[in-house]
Amino acid sequence: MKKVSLKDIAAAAGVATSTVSFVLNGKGREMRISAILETKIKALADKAGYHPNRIAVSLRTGNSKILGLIVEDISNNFFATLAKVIEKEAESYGYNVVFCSTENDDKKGRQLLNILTQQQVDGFLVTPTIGMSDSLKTLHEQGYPIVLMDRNFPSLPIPSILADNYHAVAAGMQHLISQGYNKIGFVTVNMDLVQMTQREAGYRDALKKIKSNRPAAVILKVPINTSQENTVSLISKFLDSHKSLDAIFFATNYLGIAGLESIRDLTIEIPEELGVLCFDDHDIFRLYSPAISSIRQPTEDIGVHAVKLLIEQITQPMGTPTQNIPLQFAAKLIARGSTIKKLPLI
Amino acid sequence: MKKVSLKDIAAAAGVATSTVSFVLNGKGREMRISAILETKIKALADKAGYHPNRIAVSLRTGNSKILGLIVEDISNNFFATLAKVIEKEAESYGYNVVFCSTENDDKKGRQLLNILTQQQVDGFLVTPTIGMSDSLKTLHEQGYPIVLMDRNFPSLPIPSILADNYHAVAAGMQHLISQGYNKIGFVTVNMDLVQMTQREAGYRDALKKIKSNRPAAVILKVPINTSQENTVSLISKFLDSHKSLDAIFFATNYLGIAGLESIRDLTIEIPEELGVLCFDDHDIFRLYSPAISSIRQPTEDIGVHAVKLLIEQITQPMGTPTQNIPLQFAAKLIARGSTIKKLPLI
DNA sequence: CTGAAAGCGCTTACAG
DNA sequence: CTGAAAGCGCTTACAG
Repeated sequence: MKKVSLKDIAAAAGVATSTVSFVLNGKGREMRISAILETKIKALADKAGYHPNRIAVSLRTGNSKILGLIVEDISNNFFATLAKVIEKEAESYGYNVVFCSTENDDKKGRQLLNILTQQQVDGFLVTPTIGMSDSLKTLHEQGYPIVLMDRNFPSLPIPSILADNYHAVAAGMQHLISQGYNKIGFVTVNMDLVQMTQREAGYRDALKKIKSNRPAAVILKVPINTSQENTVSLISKFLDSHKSLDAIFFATNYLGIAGLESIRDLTIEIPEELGVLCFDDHDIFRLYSPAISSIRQPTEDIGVHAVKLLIEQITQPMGTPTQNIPLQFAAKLIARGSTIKKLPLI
Repeated sequence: MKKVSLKDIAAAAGVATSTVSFVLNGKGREMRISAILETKIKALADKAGYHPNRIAVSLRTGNSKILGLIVEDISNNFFATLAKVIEKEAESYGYNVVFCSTENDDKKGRQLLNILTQQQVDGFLVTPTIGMSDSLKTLHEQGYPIVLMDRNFPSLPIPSILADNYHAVAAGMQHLISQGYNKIGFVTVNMDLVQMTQREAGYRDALKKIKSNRPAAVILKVPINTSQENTVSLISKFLDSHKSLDAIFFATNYLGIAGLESIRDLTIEIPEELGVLCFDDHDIFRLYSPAISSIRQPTEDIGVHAVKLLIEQITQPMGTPTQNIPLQFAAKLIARGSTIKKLPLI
């Protein structure tokens, strides 16, 4: 556990610690350290297996080279994949990432911001809960670099990266309609954040575009943090009381997964009796029989650009103002068996 | 970004920083600071929103209160769930967790150990790759607290926590046999680590217990890090050339998921033509038609005890020897439709 | 070309 | 009861 320090190397080389520090940080040239000394010091450091103590470097320089990533739920496929992209991208900039999950709990979200602040992260990547708005505002005003992902606060000047939820849902609706579905229900979560409101708007506006026989919007809003079990039963009740629906659009993948259980329990046939489309792809959908059509989020784009934007903020001179011009990336419709209506067998 | 420091509080209170430090660390009593001063200091700290700089504390005390968690792949359900359990458990001891994934890459695994060491984590929780053995040995000899999970190195005296893979597979085989399946194939991954060898041994020994007409072991070993696509085609080929099999046991969930694709491609009927059982449960299995029987890992047990064991090592006096007596927890068989053989329709 | 010294924000023996 | 001082391991202006 005894670690080699700068001092040890300096002692071994018979020079001051500053000289070693310059050489090892590639400032030998700049400081006009002799080439011979350079080689000697580097060899010594190598042999001793020297690695700078990041904690000491952080304390001295004020940069921890750590990014704080706060997602809703790291065990959810979308966020796990996003985290993976971000980790890899951050690494390419020389940054490490600390993850944590809010579990959609405002209080926990605020705590995490505090904890990460105390750990002196250099910036935050966050999929916020509603209740984190004030804390994020304060941190942002204090000059902390922040990038929001998957959702944003229109009133805060914090940069954000989103899927183009509105147009993705619109395209999904278009697809359903082109397949002959007409009475389309929408199951969403009762969360007042932009990604969900955009999806709902995409649904409502798509309905409005139907010229003749325009159907009414039929929406179920499942309360946030409802258990899997209760979600299934809410959806079952909804389907049961809206028997006229011929297709259903789930606004998130966990709603879709719960919905598939409901549909199976009610022994409704997909896609003949009910077309099924779900926002946010999932392995399950590819494997289900029939395979479930979905809208795949641009996870890679979101992650890559979130890191890019954050690093830009970090390296910019303090106090450079940021704006909230949400960067939007197109999501992709994956049409599968669940929305290919077979011809009636008459 | 200007943070409140101890010094600021001390100045405001008109006392030395040491006094503030004592009070805020709950050592006021011990140091016999007057109750009046205590209250005053606490109030001031509160009002100023003071939080100690963890970096400075780490540097001074040598404890970062951070645990390094290295898993195979954070976007895989089993590891993500494990990470969640560990995060929560660590928090209860006052520790934070830094995650990363090896992606089954020896080199990356070793790099991660290095990076985390430089970040001065207080200990490691690791699901190691084979190639991390030497690095872990060295770290352990240097006195770093380490706990291995899901696999271990029998020759290293590092504590480990495992599912009882052997008996879990044996129980699964028992279940298949009791359902009338007899010619059972085994699909595993070509990885020379204990969790996989135990599963294979469980399979082989279960076959040996069959008294009459004992079938031979029929095993496919998919090379590690084979792409999803190629895994599917390997399994298809395997099933195709072993048409006499009446059941198949997948040794991991990603193999099972690939296997379901193969089985669907080959239009083999589950459970009539082929019984299917998979190690490591997954949402997909519950939702599949028919639902797929599986063996659920004791994720909660593994996570909770891994943290407990690690914290014990951290708080024990340096140099207390550790042993590798693997802690094993029972996995649970979840019998579903894929292994309930229907009666022949004669 | 190179070294001595200050200081990042804490904690903790030590002194009074 | 409380304060002055050292020191964790670095980096960097400053001096020579």
